[in-house]
Amino acid sequence: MEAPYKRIIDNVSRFIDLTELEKQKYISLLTEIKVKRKAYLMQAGDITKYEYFITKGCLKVYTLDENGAPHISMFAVEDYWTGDMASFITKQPSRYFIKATEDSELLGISRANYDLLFQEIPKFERFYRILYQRSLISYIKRTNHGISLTAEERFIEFKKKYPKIVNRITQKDLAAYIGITPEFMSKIISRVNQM
Amino acid sequence: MEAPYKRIIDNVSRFIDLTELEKQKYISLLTEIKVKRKAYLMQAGDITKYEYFITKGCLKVYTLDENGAPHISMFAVEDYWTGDMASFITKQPSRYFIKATEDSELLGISRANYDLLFQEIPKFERFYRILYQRSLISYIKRTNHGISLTAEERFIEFKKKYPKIVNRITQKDLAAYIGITPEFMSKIISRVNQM
DNA sequence: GAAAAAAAATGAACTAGTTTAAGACTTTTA
DNA sequence: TAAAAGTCTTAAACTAGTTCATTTTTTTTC
Repeated sequence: MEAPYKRIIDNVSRFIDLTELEKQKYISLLTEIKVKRKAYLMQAGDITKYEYFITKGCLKVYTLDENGAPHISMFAVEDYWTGDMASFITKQPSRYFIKATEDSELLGISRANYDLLFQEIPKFERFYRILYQRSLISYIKRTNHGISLTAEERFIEFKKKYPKIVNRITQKDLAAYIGITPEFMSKIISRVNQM
Repeated sequence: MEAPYKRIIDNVSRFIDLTELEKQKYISLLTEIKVKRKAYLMQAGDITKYEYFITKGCLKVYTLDENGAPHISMFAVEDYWTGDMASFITKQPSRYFIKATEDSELLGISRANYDLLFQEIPKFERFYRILYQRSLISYIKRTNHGISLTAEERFIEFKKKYPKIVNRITQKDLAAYIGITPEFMSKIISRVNQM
């Protein structure tokens, strides 16, 4: 099996066991996607066509607020699932942009194939039940944890939790993730570095 | 069927169809719980025993930060699901308190029965897949929406979205939900009222 | 229904983070 | 490899929200 498919099968196999036949079936429902650095996987206004699994690279998922300021909700790297679930499920236009910060490779599942998947291999209800449950847990933990911290503390936590990602992204993007201006991010970094 | 059971069956029936037998089986796995105003359903340090469905009343779900300040993550009223999923799933001590703000009635499912449910009626994988998916969507929407708003704007949004809940809770609890001090909440309310 | 407890209001002094602006440094592109 | 574009730094003036302290109002409890 090709490396990217092995990667996604390993990911799914964390929660459910698949027969060889089921693996083949699942793989047949996926689409290979490549996206160059600085290219958009999707833009606000689009109706999301796919849910994505990253096999290589790094992308940022963000919205623009009324003032045009970006808010990054996640950096998606190898083995992450991403997309805009709200738009994917409701078929309404998204408010998100997904932009590659490095040349990236992904596997996508279309909405039609996602629905088909549950019919063909009902076990996937369980896979997604557990995946969403875990996403919910870590999402709640993340937002709740950040709530009473200062920007400096949130930055220190991010560095501790994602040491590899810090070095792959710009300070500006980091600011948009932490939720502060690039200027203040710069101030924090020089403050933290001289400790 | 008794009213509270009808309520939960209606809720489940939004996403899956159950036979009479399955309904009976499901109901047999639930526990009826009553909790008086100001009593705790659970406290930080507890390992969560149940996931809850509210059939009557109102509860607040909150944590205390390092400074002892409360942060309310939700007000749970009739037809809401609540609990601490992280603790329920991982069997680790919770960092949440759930306290009734009115005399309340709930249906709980224990961890053992939750696991059993998936064996006995696999359709529930689908129910929870969809429930968690929707929770994730609305959770992401909520946090992302609030991100660039001032406290005053968040308060106005809350009033618009939950007009009934506003009148059931104290200003202090509202402040702990919006994410500001009670003093500033008071200031905002008098400002908004004289507009 | 009086006393105690909790919630709400008000105001002054304070702080974390923003805004604006300008210069220095890096990366991208032709 | 030079020019253009984008990123980072620094600093001064500003603002949304906090803290602390006191008084008034409402709710709870016996």
